[in-house]
Amino acid sequence: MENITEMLKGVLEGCVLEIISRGETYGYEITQQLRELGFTDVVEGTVYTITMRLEKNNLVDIEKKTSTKGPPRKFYTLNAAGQEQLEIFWGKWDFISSKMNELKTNKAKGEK
Amino acid sequence: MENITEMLKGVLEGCVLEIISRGETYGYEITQQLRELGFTDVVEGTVYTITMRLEKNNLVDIEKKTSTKGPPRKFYTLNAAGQEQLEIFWGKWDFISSKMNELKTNKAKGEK
DNA sequence: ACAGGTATATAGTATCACGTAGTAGCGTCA
DNA sequence: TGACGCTACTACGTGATACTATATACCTGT
Repeated sequence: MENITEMLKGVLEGCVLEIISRGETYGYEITQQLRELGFTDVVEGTVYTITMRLEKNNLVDIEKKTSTKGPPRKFYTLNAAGQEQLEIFWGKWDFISSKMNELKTNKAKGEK
Repeated sequence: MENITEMLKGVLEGCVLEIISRGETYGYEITQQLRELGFTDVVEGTVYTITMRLEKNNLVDIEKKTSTKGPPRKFYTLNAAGQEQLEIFWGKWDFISSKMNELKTNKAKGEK
């Protein structure tokens, strides 16, 4: 899927929150998981800007651990504020998602 | 629903395309319809930047008509390129929507 | 004359994903 | 040893978009 950049705004951060909420993970791994999900064009730089933002907004706890496969990894876990933010995110998503499907359904029905 | 600005990026233009596709309409009316849909915080200025963009990208045909309720209205209809763009939009939406629901469903199931 | 609803336009701002580049550690294989 | 590839993080600049605020203008009813 190409050129979905604009539509990912606000969504990608929620995805990252969700992924972190499932257990301690780090930037590089998050990127891989997003790609597995289907967002194949997401690059590392994008994910790091998001994780840095999460740090800045104090939504994650951080632990640095060494790795045998390269430089040290920064592991993230959601803190209470992060959990709350994640719930807010899904709330927003459900809202928009339902409105959009409403619009689309009415389209199909040719209504109003 | 507050602060969904970022999540509307890329989506709002699609909504406007969809609304126009249902029949000739103009900026002010599009704003009203978006509000009825549930996007209550959308203001005229936002919609006009979108319609101007649609004009610039030659996705709409324009006809100016007088009104008994105020200044002349600029009526828009989708042309072929606009129709195509609308289909592309729904394609993108379906893609992201399905991925997000996948992510959310796995969350509920507590899976991977 | 004035207020209020209708209607369009635009300059400036903030936010976000992206592109690109740079730094660096480790393993493999020739 | 040296080149390469994978892992891993950081930083800077860019482009697209929705939002804010403001200006302009037309029409109707009082």
